[in-house]
Amino acid sequence: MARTPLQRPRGTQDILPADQPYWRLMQQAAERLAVRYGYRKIDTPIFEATELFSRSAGDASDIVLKEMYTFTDRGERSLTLRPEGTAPIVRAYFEGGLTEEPQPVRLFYIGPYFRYGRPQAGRFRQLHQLGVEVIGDDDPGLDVEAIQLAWSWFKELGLSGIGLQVNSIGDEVCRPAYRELLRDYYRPLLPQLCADDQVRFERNPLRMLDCNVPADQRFKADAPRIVDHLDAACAAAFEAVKAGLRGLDIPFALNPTLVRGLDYYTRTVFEGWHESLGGAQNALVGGGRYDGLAAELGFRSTPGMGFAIGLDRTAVILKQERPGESDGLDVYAVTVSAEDRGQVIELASTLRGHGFGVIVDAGEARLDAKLRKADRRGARLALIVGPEERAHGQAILRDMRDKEQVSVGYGELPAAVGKRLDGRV
RNA sequence: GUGGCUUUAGCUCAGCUGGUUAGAGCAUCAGAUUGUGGAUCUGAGGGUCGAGGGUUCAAAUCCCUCAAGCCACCCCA
Repeated sequence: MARTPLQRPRGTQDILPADQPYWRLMQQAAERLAVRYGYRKIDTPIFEATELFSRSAGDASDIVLKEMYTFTDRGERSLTLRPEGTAPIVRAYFEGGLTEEPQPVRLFYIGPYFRYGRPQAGRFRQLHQLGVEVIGDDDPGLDVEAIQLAWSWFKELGLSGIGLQVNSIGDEVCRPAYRELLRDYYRPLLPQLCADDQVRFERNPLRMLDCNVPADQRFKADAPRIVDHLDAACAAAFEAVKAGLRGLDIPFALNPTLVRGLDYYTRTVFEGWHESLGGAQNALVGGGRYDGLAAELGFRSTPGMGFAIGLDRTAVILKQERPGESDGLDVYAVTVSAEDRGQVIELASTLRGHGFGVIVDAGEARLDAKLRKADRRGARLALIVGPEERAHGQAILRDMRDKEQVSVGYGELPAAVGKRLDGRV
């Protein structure tokens, strides 16, 4: 049981400074779009009563069966680190009285989630998601809106190569009959199927449709498709979703075998992938409608629609498609001799007072070494003060991009810096 | 959770069939007749060779256990 001391727990990650610009981009894109679409932010606790998840996701779902971080606190309560966001949001919707606001209520959230599984590239025990929920209306137009929002977010980040797939899995009215139809189809094939499918046959036959075992693929083509067995209401809703997406020029593919792992989904389900993500960890976004969830949790029956985007995986793609994003330091201020220190510190302080980002380097190193650091650190401007400059009450402002530099009096410095920085003041 | 592969400096990797003070490139820091960057050259710092145990005169190198990472499955973000 020897344990390597002091390393991060399995399946977690440090988001180091070099990666933070990408996380900032993702968060800022989310907040810009939220405003544009009228979604308001909500935060819920990192842990919840275990029952919230076991009742919503379904006792037989993998999340409940083997992926939850569950613990008992000192008051003997069973609590669980949230494995997903929808159930807590729905809980908060009722508990926080959002039922009394104009419906539907549009919400978004961003934060960490926890699932106990074997880690892999792009799959963590502490993962990060951006999610959106629209609660209180079953209008298919909201399904379209949510999917458009997810699509827009990727576009906002400048990402392409996302493939969207859409399906409808019916509701509690028409799905039971289809489920039996599927069982009838697979029953004679059962002996030939993989062990997992044997279990799924009893537990959740729909999941047999997205089995990845190569040998089982040949049976899928002839399996009955749920889109052919929707009742009138579900079929009409699905048509409306498809028409809405086409009207907005959002490209998508129909995937009749797309089902979702959580029991609470009804009607519209969708997922998005990115071509460049390797292996099985290429799902970037997933979501759907969950008209039965509120009732399942014991609240008044209320429809809802939402999705979650995986930020960890999106960050990987962002990095490879937009390398070199930096923190955008404004000014790297250096001394030439030891006597310049006081003046440089004062000038830096003044600039900070005007809102500029400034690093002071008053070290002993040579000037070229300091400028090298300014460059590596990604500073836009270098501020140089030596004995000569001080004698004239001036400082040198050097633009690190085009190497142009000017001498400016101390009093003119903030304006000169602002002018160089695209007119900022 | 199941199966497999991997683990040497911050990063990417050498290190042959076990043999003296463990190497390279990049990165970091410093210097190149001492006030101007991204190049070049020189030098320096940095490793309990994932951890623990075993075999041996001797282990980064062989054996066992554990841990972590990766790949497939499971599942999904």
